[in-house]
Amino acid sequence: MAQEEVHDAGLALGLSLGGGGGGGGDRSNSSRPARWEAPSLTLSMPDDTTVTATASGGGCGGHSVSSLSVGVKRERLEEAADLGEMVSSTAAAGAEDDDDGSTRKKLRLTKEQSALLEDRFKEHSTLNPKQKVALAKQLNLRPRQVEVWFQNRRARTKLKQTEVDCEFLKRCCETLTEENRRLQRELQELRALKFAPPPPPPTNSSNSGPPSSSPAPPFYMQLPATTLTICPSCERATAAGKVDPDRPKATHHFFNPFTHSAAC
DNA sequence: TGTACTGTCTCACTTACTTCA
DNA sequence: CCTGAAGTAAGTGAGACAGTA
Repeated sequence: MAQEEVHDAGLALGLSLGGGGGGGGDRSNSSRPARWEAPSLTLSMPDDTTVTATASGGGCGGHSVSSLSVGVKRERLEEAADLGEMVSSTAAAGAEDDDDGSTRKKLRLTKEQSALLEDRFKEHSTLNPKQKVALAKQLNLRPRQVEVWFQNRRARTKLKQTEVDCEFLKRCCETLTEENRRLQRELQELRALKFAPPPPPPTNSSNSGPPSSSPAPPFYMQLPATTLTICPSCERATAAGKVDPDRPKATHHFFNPFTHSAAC
């Protein structure tokens, strides 16, 4: 097909116009390809021919200015650009240039192109200029298109990852909420226990054994109520609860690993 | 050496087009 | 056929960085 020449023509345009225009080799200024020459644009073709488009107005040189005006330039030059760009679209492969320059034709990459791009993306999520040009050549696309594809692909990857992270955080939140509920219930039970009338004195000394040995009731239920204090780091959350003022906090701090783990 | 300028690259956001249910 | 949603190529503006005068 004659598509390749058209692609390459488009390539030069991409180099000269893209905000990230890309592709121009290394970052040095030594080998800059096609450039904007106000008020007319010269597109360098690979075969040393040029396409010149006249743009009325414009005439800005700097990058910062170009950010603002490139869009306008683009619009004005799209007709010239369409010379190459539009025909490269598979959708428009057989079509003539659109009479209305304002409509944006859209390329659909072939399965083979997408597959190769995916493969390369798996290897590296970014491309250096050389790789970009080589890949573009291989795919019969413009470097700008390869660049855009990688850009969009990175964005999609990031979006997916964000969704995954979001799901994970949601589950964490649910887990913590559930644990919080459980701990609130536990706290209520403990408070109820603390303010309940004191039980009769034990008649059997065996009750004072190590609390953790018996599965029911829970071991902390067997601790004297006065030892059940609030973890300092939790104090804020349970400020309504009254800490026994008679006891020094630090010495008899009741540490429940469960409450301390997540709730803190 | 410090500074302004410029070009390039990448990202986030948006637009426009295509495909499909 | 029409329509809305989803997917995606491409446009746009801004920030970061490097090279240069």
